[in-house]
Amino acid sequence: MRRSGRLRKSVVVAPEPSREADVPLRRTSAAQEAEVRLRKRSSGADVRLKTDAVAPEPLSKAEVHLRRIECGPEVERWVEELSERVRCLLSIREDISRLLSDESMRCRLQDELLRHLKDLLQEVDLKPALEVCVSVEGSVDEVVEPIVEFDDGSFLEDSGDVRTCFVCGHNSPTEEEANEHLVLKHASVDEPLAGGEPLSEVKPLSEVTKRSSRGKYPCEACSREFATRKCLKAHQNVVHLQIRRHPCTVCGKRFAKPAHLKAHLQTHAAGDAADARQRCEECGKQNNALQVHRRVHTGERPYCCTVCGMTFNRKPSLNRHMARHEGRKTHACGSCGHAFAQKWDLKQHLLVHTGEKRLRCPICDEGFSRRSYVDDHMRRVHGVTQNGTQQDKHPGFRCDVCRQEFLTEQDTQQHLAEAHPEANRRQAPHN
DNA sequence: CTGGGGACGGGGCCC
DNA sequence: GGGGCCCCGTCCCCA
Repeated sequence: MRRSGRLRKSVVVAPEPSREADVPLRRTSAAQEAEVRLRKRSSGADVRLKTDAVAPEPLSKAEVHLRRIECGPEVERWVEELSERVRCLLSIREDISRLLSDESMRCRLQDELLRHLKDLLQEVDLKPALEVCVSVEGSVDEVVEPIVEFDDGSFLEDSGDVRTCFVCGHNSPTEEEANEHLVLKHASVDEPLAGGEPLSEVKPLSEVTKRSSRGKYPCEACSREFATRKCLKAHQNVVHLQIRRHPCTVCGKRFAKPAHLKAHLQTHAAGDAADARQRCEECGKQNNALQVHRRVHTGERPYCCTVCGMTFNRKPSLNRHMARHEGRKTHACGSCGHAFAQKWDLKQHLLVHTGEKRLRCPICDEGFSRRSYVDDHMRRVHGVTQNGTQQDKHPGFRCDVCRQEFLTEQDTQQHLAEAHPEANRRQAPHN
């Protein structure tokens, strides 16, 4: 089946000077015809054009289109200014996208800044502005989008018996070969193609008139040639202006071409499948060695100590256990000479010498060297279980004035000082 | 009763 | 996939 080679739409990045030469009568005529078409479509009846009609605010796309035609140079200037601002916004958006996709830059950005950038990226939705900045070519009935693209989303131009890739100008005799070319040469490419200078802007279609000796339209940034002006413009948009309008719905990364996005989405699909393979169906945890991890749930302990008969679910655990039987204690403390079988045990032991107590009770702020000490302390002293609930046996502290209860004596003292300064005396724990 | 320390297995992660 | 590393939690004992 022949792939459709017709371009669907075009964009005016800058106003087309040729319209300045249009006579007012012709403008009015075109506007009248367009408005009649528009009203016919909306009402279904034949509507006569009112010449003194004033468009209400805000303007619809069609109304903008009509007023642009009717008002002539003034609107042309307005569209030109708007186009410039849209170009600036597009440039900023592309810069932000690139910044967010750069891991090295991401590391240097504070989380806060990153969040602001992402919010900004979402807020800067340029589509409505771009839809205003459309070409007056074609019918207002068309839905206008900013970047040239073929009907089926491909980037192949069908010019009879040959298909031209507009990214690189490569000609393929068949659709199959053309698609293969796209996948092999461009599908995995996220960066612009090498071999061309970046363009600051793309000329309007009406200005792209120079043909090469072979009758094709050459790109001014690179030496590639294209059969049509629209194809050349699309090439420049994607390759040299790096306009990427196809965002990945999974990670937000943007791509210039649907083929790129499609190839990128396949990496997500493969990643999801890999994640599913690595995820334990019992507990949902991800684990690189799932087969071994499953023994946690099955209770399988295939490794048995030949000395004491103790079993283990993993070989390293058995090896470590055997080292204990052999009395191997290779990790000695440099301060007291005490030796340990495990490096971690020595590390834990060193805290005795340093006196470091970096773990603190969240209630009374007492310091401990181990997590388990904190848990024990909270359970014993504050009656708080590991999940943070208070046990019934805990005596608690009570304010003698208002009888309000507190978890710690410290809290009770603070309450007394703030709420009952006149009775600021030490509270005893109630039993 | 409480804090502190050694011993040791469990399990995630990385090479 | 195997093995080592690291961290954690628990048990037991002592002061």
